[in-house]
Amino acid sequence: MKSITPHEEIIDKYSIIPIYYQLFKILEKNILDGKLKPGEALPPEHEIAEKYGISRMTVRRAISELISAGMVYSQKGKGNFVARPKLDDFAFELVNFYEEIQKRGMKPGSKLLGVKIVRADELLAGKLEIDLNATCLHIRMVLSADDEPLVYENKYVVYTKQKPILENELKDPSLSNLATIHGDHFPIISKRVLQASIATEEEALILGTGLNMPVFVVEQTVYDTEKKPIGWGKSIYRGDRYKLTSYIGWSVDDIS
Amino acid sequence: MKSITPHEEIIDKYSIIPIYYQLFKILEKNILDGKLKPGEALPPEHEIAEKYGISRMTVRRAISELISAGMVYSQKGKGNFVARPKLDDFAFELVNFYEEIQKRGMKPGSKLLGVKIVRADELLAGKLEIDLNATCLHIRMVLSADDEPLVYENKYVVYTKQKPILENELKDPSLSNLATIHGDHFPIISKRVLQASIATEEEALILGTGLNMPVFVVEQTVYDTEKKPIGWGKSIYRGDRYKLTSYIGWSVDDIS
DNA sequence: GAGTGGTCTAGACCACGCG
DNA sequence: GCGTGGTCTAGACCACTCA
Repeated sequence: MKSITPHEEIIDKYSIIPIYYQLFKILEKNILDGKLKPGEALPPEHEIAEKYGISRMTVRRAISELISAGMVYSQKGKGNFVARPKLDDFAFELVNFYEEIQKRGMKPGSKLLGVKIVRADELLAGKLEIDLNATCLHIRMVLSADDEPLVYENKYVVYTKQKPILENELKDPSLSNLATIHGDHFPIISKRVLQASIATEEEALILGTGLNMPVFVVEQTVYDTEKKPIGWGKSIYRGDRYKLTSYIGWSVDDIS
Repeated sequence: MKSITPHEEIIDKYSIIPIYYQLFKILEKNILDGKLKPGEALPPEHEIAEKYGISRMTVRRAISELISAGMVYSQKGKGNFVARPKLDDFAFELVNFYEEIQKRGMKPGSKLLGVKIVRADELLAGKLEIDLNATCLHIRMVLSADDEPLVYENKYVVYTKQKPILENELKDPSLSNLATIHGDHFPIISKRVLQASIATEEEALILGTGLNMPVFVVEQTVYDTEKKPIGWGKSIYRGDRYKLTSYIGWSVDDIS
């Protein structure tokens, strides 16, 4: 018995469900299934309108939903394009390490402590939902400001492909970039857990601090379109140097 | 010499600036100036359209901008209403203490340690940008789960009105609520700063923990429409019990 | 200049809330 | 039943990009 294809790419103009929403779901599915890959252009609006026999304004409404979902961006005169999800921005303003440090008038730096192929131990196998002893790529690094260590990072990604480790990926060793290169799907969502803690001996040593140093511990897991974890990392931030700031509410320009 | 009224409530249909954006700014200004107060209804869409001689679709576009800015919400069949800004939600999922604790199957509780009128010391005068010795309302409380202290909070609001302290405001002792009652303007934006630290002796005592307890320190400042601080608070969260989780990226239902 | 997205119009019909 | 917002149409003109 063959099951009926679910979510056919057909719009029911007389459904209770708004047309723009049906179209939104169709386009979303195409993107998540990889039929439309990040960077690719969507068909022109008038073409979509014609294809489904609906008004261009309705098409635009659907696309504007994709835009606010962050899945699509638009370029006047060129087209609508599938976005590359940015998973390494922080909800709190920890955004871009280099920019942040430079904004404060300091010299940012990073040092690679090691890049290795390792076998998953119990903890890692659990985090990445893979078998014990599966091969993973392990990256250790320290981020610093004015040559003073601020962050200690450990990152792991599933290492299925036999791809060699390219310079390219060490220039942008963000979890989502690493996962993009080594996974079959691209990452679409990331989970972060922030804890307050006290540095372990190893962490205190690498960060060059004394004992009883308060630290932020940030765990990040990135997932692909099928909700499988494809990367996991743990970062230790010096608590005496790092503050996370956020603003909530109605905008009204800036507050210093 | 009389200066020309800036930002007149007139729309230039032939301006380079889109009509919907001009209207958005007009409505935003009316809200921030208090001509439209939280809870009040905006004029019906067709009325706005008629007033400015523009299409209703364009009015809707302007209002949809207000909605995504969180300043307006819409009720089908009733109207569009000015929203009350929610400033006590966390960017990280610290949202509502009671709900969060209950969701984890524990019994939430809160204990008032004290409500006082105090005179501003140097620190407080700086935080609230008021004069030394100005009168402030000071609230101290402890939030707990299953009778175990989890959070220690200190909150201060400017105390200009001679209003007595009502039971009402102690039932919702959120900074934005307190500030709403005692200030002239309502709060529209709040700033939070999160730090990792180690509990002071006083904090450890109140939270019932040992020394060297890692804690989150959360400072919150709420501002009114004129960007003047009207409330300030400092909360201490037990780091061994509290994690902050956030998700970033394309939605795709939930991840556990 | 051809193709694209951005804006805007002047209608239309619907479902919902309320008296 | 009336007023409201939600959706949708079939056009239109513009500014932009790129060849």
